[in-house]
Amino acid sequence: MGRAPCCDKATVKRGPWSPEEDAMLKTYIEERGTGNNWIALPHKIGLKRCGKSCRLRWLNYLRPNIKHGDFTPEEDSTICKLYISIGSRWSIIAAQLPGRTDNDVKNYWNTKLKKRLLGGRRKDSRGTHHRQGAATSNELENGDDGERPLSASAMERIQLCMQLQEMQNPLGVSHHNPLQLWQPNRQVAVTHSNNSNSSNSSHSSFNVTVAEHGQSSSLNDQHLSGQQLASPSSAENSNVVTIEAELQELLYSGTTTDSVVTTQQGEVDWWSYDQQGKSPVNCWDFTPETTSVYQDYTSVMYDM
DNA sequence: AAAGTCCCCAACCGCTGCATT
DNA sequence: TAATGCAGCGGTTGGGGACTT
Repeated sequence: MGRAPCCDKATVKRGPWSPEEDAMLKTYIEERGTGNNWIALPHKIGLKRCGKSCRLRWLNYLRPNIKHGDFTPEEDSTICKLYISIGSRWSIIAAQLPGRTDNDVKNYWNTKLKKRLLGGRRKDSRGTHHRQGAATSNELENGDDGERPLSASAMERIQLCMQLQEMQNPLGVSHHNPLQLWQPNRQVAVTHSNNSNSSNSSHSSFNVTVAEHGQSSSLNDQHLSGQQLASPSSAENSNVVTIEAELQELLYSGTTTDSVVTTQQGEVDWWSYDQQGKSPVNCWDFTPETTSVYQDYTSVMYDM
């Protein structure tokens, strides 16, 4: 059985909002609130708009303390790190950026950051340009053992992961074929839960527990372990960089800086969000097919 | 200056989860 | 328990300004 439409599409106005409409909506909500019923709101105000449209207009443009304009490098970094961690869950990412809306962050990622990170070129150590290490989406999808279709978000996150790996270990034996990340025998402890206390997301939730770091980081056994990353002395002999520095290079073509990664020794620092989506808690919130990849590279790359 | 193309972003669409009946 | 309605979310679209030819 289909659902009745929330409004009469033939009579509601669509398209850009006029200043008069903005003023009517803003004034009403500031004086009386939304009444927790967006569908009824336009009728009360006298607006010929769909309730969903009113909600969107208020949340994305009219409500107080909305920040418009350029994103700061700190915001760029936050978006990138969270996107790598949790994917395209824009409401959660936006919650970490005061004044930014999920729509803003989504648009900014799709139009600016994604291109800078995944579509750009950078110089290698010999000063020559080359395409980034990741394969194209088609290449990934049509790989020899690539039976599993992946979301665009997962693809992008793998690509970004591989770029970061390449920067860490440009001459090493890192996994240039991302499909190798999807070995079916990779062991990850995943317990499903209808995770009402971990996120306000509509996605299914999975708590990931990593008991033994050594068992969980097979991807990078050959070059780095969590303990090595945590060791200041290792930084003297390797090109270990922080996730922040790597992102800075990808974003702004800056120069990477050797520094100490502060990963907790021997531990993988999984985190997710509390009920309000604000505070990190000790679990991940991934789909099962994406879990192992993030475990692999997150365990090596950084603590979040 | 005009036409074509690209890019950004506000707004819409449709799905999901939750609350209510 | 099932049906229904709503809020919230992420994906997508298209208008219009900016840029290029």
